[in-house]
Amino acid sequence: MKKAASQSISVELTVGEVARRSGVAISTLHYYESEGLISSWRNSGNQRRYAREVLRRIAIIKVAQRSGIPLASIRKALEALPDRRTPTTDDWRRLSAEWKAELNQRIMHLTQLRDQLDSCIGCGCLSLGSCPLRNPWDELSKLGPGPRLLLLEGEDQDLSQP
Amino acid sequence: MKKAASQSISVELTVGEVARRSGVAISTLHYYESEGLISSWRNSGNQRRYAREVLRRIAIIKVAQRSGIPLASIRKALEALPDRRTPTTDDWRRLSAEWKAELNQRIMHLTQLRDQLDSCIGCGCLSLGSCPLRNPWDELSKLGPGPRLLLLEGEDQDLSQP
DNA sequence: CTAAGACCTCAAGTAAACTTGAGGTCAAGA
DNA sequence: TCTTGACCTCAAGTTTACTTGAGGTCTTAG
Repeated sequence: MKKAASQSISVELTVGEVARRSGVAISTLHYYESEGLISSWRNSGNQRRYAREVLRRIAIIKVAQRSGIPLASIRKALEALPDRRTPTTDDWRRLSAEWKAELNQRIMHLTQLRDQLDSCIGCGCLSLGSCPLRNPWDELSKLGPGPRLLLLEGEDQDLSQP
Repeated sequence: MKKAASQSISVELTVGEVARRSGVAISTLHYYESEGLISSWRNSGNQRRYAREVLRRIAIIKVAQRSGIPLASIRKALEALPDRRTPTTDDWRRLSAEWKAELNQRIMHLTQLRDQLDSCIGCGCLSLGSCPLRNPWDELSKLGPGPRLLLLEGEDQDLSQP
């Protein structure tokens, strides 16, 4: 198998190898390390050396990022793992479940927006007070204060009464 | 009707009124104007005055932004409209159709990612070479060059052969 | 041994989308 | 009239996620 070939190199990876294999730039690896997302040790000549597990970690980071999760959140999630341990299957299960929830939220939002957009195409309702786009986010989530009302046109908000 | 009340104020809006009614900060309005997203004229004392239509324009900007479309694209789309004209129903139809397409793409991506995440939860496949997350984006869209392969772990890419 | 290529650090730059601040003008009510 | 409060401009700061560059060290193949 090919495993022999890879193991014949070394058990630790240089930054260049990690970059090549993970597809992220070396500068990005430096950056991730400075942000505490990955870690490495140094060889006698002060060069970084990585455990192969770093590839999995980077993969996870990328997956999360791809779904729009900011690095800070990713770091927090990974931080929750004991020490600098590489995520196990169990960790992964938890993380992916959490991220899946975030993903679902995102998808729902976009879907609702699209559907509203859909129902507006060609109806000319944009100029009508009853347009669902009039205040979609308020409709969608009657949560807390959030951003203010956003009227499209027409009658004014009472805010502006004299 | 309430229209009387609103017209008793003025047909033109001050920056503060626009901010209050649209829910965006004054500084943001300045910014949007500097970026060519909205426009205004000045009164005798050099203060901005806006047509009420600006509210619709801002609403459109917000809708687009909410779906993740960058300001630059929004500006381009709005620029395509004759001069500083406020979008008509027809324009709106076109714009929303375009944005809807973008939205759909986004939704599709996230959905696929979520489903893959789903299929991975609890299967421990993350450590296996056959994991669909191994290289999801490559699976999903066999388009052009894009970013490099991103292996999760295990055997190496041939790139790194000696 | 030596030269090329891989690494290192640290500072600064980039892009997007705004916000903040300083310093000054304008308008409206008591 | 005077004093707030609303505006104005322009420059600089903020955040996120990196990239670029300068100047210097390590490693490795020939």
